[in-house]
Amino acid sequence: MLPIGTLARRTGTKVQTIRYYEQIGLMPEPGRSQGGQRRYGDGDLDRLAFIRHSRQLGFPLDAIRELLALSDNPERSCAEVDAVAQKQLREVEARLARLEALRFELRRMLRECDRNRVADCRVLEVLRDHEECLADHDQAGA
Amino acid sequence: MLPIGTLARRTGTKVQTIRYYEQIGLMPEPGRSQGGQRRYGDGDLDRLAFIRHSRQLGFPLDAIRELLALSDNPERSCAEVDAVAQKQLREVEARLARLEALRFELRRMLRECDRNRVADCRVLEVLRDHEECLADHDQAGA
DNA sequence: TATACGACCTGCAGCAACTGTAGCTTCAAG
DNA sequence: CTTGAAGCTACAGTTGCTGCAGGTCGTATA
Repeated sequence: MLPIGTLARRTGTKVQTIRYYEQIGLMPEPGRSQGGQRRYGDGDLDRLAFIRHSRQLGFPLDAIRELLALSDNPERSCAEVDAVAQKQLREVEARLARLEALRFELRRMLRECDRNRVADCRVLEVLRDHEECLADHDQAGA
Repeated sequence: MLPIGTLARRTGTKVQTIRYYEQIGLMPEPGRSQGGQRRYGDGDLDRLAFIRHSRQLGFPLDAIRELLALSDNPERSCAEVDAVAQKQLREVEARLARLEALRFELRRMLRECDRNRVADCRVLEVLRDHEECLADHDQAGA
């Protein structure tokens, strides 16, 4: 039985993050030592590794929750699993498209600036006037 | 003098967002009507447009604060402005690289899955076992 | 002039997904 | 038996907003 720190080290997770996952019901409440400290088994290790790896691939926690639930029915079709992954792929592709537009605009701004006075700075001019943009970049945070 | 709703409409910002910017000191405290409602001038409009456009290009609020401060010294060199934009560009490029790796892995997962039972699902297998990944994707949220 | 109704006000809670802190207790090695 | 690392709970903070509740203001119309 592993204490939380060992589980954290083995999965590359912070201790607080594991406790957070327990709090939101993504990890089950583990057993406890006499003194009240959490003790984990191999099932917990696998589950946490699954969660962390899914996070690394960008799946939001709700999607991971769904994937974990689906993986409990081994005989069912995996169409729903694929749908979750497809959705994640589409989201990644949308973010990529947006970031490529941003990269384009940032590069152009910087290329056009001849590094003189702030008063003539192309970067600031572009930021001041949206019309100077070629790309259409709508939502931030992508 | 514009009320807050008009300023919001003209800049594509939500009213609450403008009040939030005021709260964190990104927008100045505007004048008020007799009844205590905010009234804005053209300077405020320009400043907010600058902020919104910078946000659309992905600049964090702290960077925007810095850009606004720099643009108050028109005679200085714009090297610092360029540095802020360069940093933003590098961050966008880093995120792009990471998202491309994610896209690759998600596509591969989905391509290999032959859509049978959950028990044999390639997608779930890959998520369970990090070793199956070709790409190295380290931090999430990129 | 009365009234209706949208726009505005403050203050606070909530989102995602953690991360950090304070102040305490437990575990295990020496 | 002591010591120091590791664990405990509870809560605040991060980023950049967004939404809500419960009240006030502004103005167009009857």
